[in-house]
Amino acid sequence: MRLSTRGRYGVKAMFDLALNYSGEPVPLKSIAERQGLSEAYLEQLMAGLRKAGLVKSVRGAQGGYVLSTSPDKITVGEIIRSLEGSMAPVDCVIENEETDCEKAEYCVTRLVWERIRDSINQVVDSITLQDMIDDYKRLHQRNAEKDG
Amino acid sequence: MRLSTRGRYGVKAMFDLALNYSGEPVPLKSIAERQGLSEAYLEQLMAGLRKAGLVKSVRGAQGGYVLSTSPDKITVGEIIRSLEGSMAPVDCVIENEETDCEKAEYCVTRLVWERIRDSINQVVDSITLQDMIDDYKRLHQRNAEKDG
DNA sequence: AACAAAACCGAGTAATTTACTTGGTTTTAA
DNA sequence: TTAAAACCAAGTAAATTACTCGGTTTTGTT
Repeated sequence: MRLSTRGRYGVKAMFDLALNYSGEPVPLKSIAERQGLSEAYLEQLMAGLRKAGLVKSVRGAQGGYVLSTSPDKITVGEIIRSLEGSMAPVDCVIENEETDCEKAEYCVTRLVWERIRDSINQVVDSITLQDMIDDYKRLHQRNAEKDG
Repeated sequence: MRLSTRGRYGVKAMFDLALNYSGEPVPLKSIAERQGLSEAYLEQLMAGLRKAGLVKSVRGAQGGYVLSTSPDKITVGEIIRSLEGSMAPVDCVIENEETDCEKAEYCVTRLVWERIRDSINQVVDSITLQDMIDDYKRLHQRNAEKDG
């Protein structure tokens, strides 16, 4: 049940874009450096995020990526789903998809998978990039006080 | 974020054992047949469940497997974790394991992964095999009324 | 005692997925 | 004109998954 690097790096990259949300496009190279990720690989992920409408890209020199809306309107759920697909723990409970399993109506395990899926969705859809920024500020303030 | 067949089949097999919980050992062959699973593969899974103390095995003719306690004392969480390991979405938030990431204290994404992990655990630990039996009975009664 | 049913065990393997890299092209501000 | 950047398609090594195979051991039944 691990997330792949697509989802993990995607959230990191989007969080980075959120921290640098100013209207100016942020080049991949700087995201990759700050987050310690491969630029070429990130490129693929950004393609997915762009297709999902979560970021806009600006081509050419001084170009880069910008969040398509403010950080409080983008959720972790949208990011992960756009890069990894449904968070369903098994294929037969992927949202808006017909299952080919004719026993579905009688299937008890299916009920379990649905509950897992729903609870994951509920959590990830409730966390926005703005929430992460707020957490970030709290964490750093607290640790600065403690350490300093 | 899919469960592997280990977790899926494991839950099915344990549910089958719960439905057939009578004191008599249930041979793998019959579980495999009823659930449509490979017997040889199930064998591997039962080894994991046995090591976790969730089932007892009886060797020799007329042998098989029995739940180690009553269905209301065994949760889906215990089953899945014994076959797949932690439900943590990323390695750095596996329970009772030190992370080698020195940035952990300052890490915001980590907070997200912890919340996902916790919510998954909460759901799977709240569902017992007895709950599944109850659901099963309800489902079949309802469908029998509707169809018949 | 012999047989057969069953659990137990270790190793092997084909297919798939993952996590990238490579080598370009196109666009555009300076 | 140049260089920085996004865009794109394809390739690939390593890991994981979902099994199978070929046994050995145990034990109730006949």
